[in-house]
Amino acid sequence: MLDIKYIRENTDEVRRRLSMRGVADLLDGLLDIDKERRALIERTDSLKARRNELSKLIADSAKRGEQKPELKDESRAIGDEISAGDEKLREIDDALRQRLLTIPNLPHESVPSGRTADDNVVVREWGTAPTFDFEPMDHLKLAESLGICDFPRGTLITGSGFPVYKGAGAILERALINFFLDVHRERGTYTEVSVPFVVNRESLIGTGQLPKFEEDLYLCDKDDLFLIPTAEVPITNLHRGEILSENDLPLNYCGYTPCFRREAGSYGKETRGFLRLHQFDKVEMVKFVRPETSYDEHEKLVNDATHLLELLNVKYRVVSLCAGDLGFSAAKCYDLEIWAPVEKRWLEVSSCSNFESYQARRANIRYRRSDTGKTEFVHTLNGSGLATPRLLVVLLESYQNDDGTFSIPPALKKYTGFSLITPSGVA
RNA sequence: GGAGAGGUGGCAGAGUGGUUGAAUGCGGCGGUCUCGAAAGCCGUUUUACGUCUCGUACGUAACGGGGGUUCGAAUCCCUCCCUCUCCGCCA
Repeated sequence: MLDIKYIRENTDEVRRRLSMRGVADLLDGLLDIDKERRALIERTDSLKARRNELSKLIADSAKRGEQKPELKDESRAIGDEISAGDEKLREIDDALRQRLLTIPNLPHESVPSGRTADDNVVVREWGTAPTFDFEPMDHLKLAESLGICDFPRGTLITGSGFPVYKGAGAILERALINFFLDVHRERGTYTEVSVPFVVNRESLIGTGQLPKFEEDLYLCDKDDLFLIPTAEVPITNLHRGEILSENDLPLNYCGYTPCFRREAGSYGKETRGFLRLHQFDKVEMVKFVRPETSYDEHEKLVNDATHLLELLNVKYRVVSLCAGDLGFSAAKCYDLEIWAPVEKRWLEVSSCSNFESYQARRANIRYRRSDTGKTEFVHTLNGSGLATPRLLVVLLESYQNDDGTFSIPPALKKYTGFSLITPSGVA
């Protein structure tokens, strides 16, 4: 959520930066509501001041045994006016808040301008693509022949987009999760958390998925709870409504959760295989930091994610999303894309965002500055580190052998306990 | 699911209608004392909104949420939510 005061005092700048996303019209009429709200507060507050004054006079009179019906009459009349004003104010507050909740974050100055993914900027690239002196299989064919996943049975028990991993495939997938978590822990900067996979509305408003994107979420209607689309939601909301101490910052968490996404509106696009799923596993990193450090922390976050890819020797590139492609809550975002050598294209495997104070304001997460003693909103960041399905695609394609077997990447061997998957088993 | 109890400041815990934003204790911060420290002592210690004369200014609001009674509500009434205890069921 943007700060209404900031919008009021920097209207032109806010309009310009929102127009980078093509949504400057969201500001129309907003300041009129704000103006009306402040005028109303001024009026009701002075009425309340008068009522407090009268109450005091009545109390004093009563102590002397005097009755003051004329004071009571005036106070009663004011009370009616206050009730009406408060009711109107509540309506205006709601209207203003609803408006503010649907305005996306302002793109940071370093974000490339542009409207679509074509305008994203590649920041850097790492690694070399594997080459094959044989005819490589695509990942689906390979996975099928190795018998490590079973999409039809996933469809049987739930529907399309719900994968079943089997045998060595299930072990490999679990190995990835443990590998991610262990590396984060061994580097010593993240506290691992295990959090609920189901969250309430407040949590989703805090991180920005609600009220705008309810259609993308699975809802447990009976309890009005949602399956999480990412661990970002429960982990960021760990500190909702808190005032943290400056000494606590930065707070870094990582955690594994499955992620549930309805992917409404994307039917027909990559509905087969691992590329677009309704459920997938992901390890997420979340940071709560002092505002002046958030862009440094953002770079660190990206490095923590790419470190995993380097350990797996996967060719990747870091892409800075342009303003038009930026997620709703993000001020800046790097996507990590990995190269699928058979598919011959880049696959997004991580998204690392700096939300600045946008989520913190929505979720009311503050910290107390030790120098001034004042409270201020923290900056929040998060990034996948990493999501498993698309990484599995690239690993399958990259580490396949000419005899139709699959070599476990060296970094994962201690997690799988075997180093080769063959159609007939593991070795 | 059944029965009961309770939700007050960072924590503990008073407060049943009139300067109670809220006693007291703990914790925190500052000072005093000391070579230094502890103890003791003294002081201090919420947040949000609004206004302007932009100030350690003034006003308003907040004792789980919402509503009601009243001139006036932490205090009375209704309602919702949550927590705890016991029972049942289950992992």
